[in-house]
Amino acid sequence: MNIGEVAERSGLPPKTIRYYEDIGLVRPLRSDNGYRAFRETDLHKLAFLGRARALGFSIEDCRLLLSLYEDESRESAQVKSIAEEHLTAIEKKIAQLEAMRETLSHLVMSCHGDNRPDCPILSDLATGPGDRN
Amino acid sequence: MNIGEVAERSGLPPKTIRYYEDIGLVRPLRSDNGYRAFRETDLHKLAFLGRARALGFSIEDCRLLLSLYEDESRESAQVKSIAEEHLTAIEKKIAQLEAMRETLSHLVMSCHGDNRPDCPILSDLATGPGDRN
DNA sequence: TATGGAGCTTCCAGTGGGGGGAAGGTCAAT
DNA sequence: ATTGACCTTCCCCCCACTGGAAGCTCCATA
Repeated sequence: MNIGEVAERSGLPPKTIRYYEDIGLVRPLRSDNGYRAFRETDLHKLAFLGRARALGFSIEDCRLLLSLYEDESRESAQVKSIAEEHLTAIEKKIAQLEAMRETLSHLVMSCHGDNRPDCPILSDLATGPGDRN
Repeated sequence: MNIGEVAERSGLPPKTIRYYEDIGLVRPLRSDNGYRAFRETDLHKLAFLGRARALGFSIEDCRLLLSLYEDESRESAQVKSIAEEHLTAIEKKIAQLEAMRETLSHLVMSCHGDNRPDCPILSDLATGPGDRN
């Protein structure tokens, strides 16, 4: 398989696939013409990576997950631990974003948004929360 | 004021302040010894930037917001529009993260996490959702 | 057989928003 | 005079790609 077909079947852009080879996540063979020659196992790995990335795992987490996937003697606790840590990080990120949303939505609602210059959003940014001068 | 005092009073690291000067967000004067000489207005701008960044606005949004803040003839609708767009982006990001959290938490709960190798997390990554082989 | 276009290769640079650290100048107190 | 804290510029590093240039190869068509 050439990279184009792998890209289509894995859903990953060719650039990303080359990058994944660069950093050692996949090791496709090479044809005589210098083209990358992907096996089904390479495609499978790339699809694995695509799904792991879609769940927000970092590249290094993906590398670990992939090696655990290929390790017959893995312990599921290792996998679960990585996933739990990532889940915690996601929840933390959500909490941060929700705090921003909270503040921002209040500010947006309190701004009349017309042609006049007074704006509680700018006032808040200028002097900090709770001050409306 | 030297950069250290401004850093302390604005809450921004010196590195960040230098970077903000680099990209033209602040323009402190220079003392004879080559040190940056910040005025109160510079400090005020930096604090403004710090609060805007804490609300997740991009640097370019911050640049716009700052120029609106300094523009006496602004219309609050311009500010509100930037804030609304950013709020929408935040909500979109939250939705993405919540989808990840949903999937991940199910996977984590379904993994026994012991010394055995079978792991529904890896199975899901290997074959896609809904397949447990 | 020539040609054209699609697909492949490598390499370099840039993204956003800074952070780390080196090499060197300056200031204030001892 | 020396120390140590502070300041300066400079360049590289992070993440996970993405865009683009220059130059291959392959295949179909005229």
